[in-house]
Amino acid sequence: MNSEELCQVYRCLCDKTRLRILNLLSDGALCVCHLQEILNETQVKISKHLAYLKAHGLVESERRANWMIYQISNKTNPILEKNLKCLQDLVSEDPTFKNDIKRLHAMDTSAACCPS
Amino acid sequence: MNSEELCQVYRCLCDKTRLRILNLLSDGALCVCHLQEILNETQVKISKHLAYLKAHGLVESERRANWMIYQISNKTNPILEKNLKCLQDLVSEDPTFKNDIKRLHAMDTSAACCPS
DNA sequence: CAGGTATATACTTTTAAAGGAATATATAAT
DNA sequence: ATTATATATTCCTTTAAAAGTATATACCTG
Repeated sequence: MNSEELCQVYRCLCDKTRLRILNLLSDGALCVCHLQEILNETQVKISKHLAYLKAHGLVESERRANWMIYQISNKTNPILEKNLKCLQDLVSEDPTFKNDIKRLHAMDTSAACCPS
Repeated sequence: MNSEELCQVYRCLCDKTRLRILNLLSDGALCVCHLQEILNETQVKISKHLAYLKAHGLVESERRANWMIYQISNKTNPILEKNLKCLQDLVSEDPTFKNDIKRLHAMDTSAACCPS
């Protein structure tokens, strides 16, 4: 990884909505509609932030029927990995992250869009 | 640290000039003119990026006669610390960072502005 | 094929920040 | 006091990206 790529990773991380998305995806793959529901944000907003993360290689997506399932990229990225770990450490300190995870775990995962 | 503060740290890190500055300051305190010389950038540019880093608590400054000496903030910030460590790991991979450090070590530290 | 659902894209407006030029401030030296 | 040096600030222009509205696309169902 060079300095330009490093900057780009930080640009991906410097938006609260994207941090919330990455925090949730750290727990496992999710479809757009679930992210939308947990974050309580519009479809466009979520979709565009996911597109941004995907364009820069932080997440991957896969279609399952009508749904797009997003997950943290499989390509190893030490910087991303370390910062996702930091994020997890912060979950207990930050109400937004904490609540997001709470809502994630309370979510019904029997829906058709849910990765099995 | 909450999610807003976290975003702000990443905003500080998502500019190449600022990463280069932080990389150099990780090695020890430096005055503006030395940063300017090593990075080969204009005075305004360096000064403004330092102001940005200072405004968000990542660096501190101290006047010594005509010179302003900047250093990494003493306030502990786990996210910053971990990412500075990542930066150091990347020095060997990235030509810009590597060359900056090379120029830093080749620098004459007997000048009046140099922290003793 | 028609209609519905999930998601993406295009277009527009607004905002943050980068960079340059000029100027201001602080200290030192004479 | 005047001048020089180091650094900061202001003003301006340009660019990236955020958010909203509307529309398009992809897939499924009947």
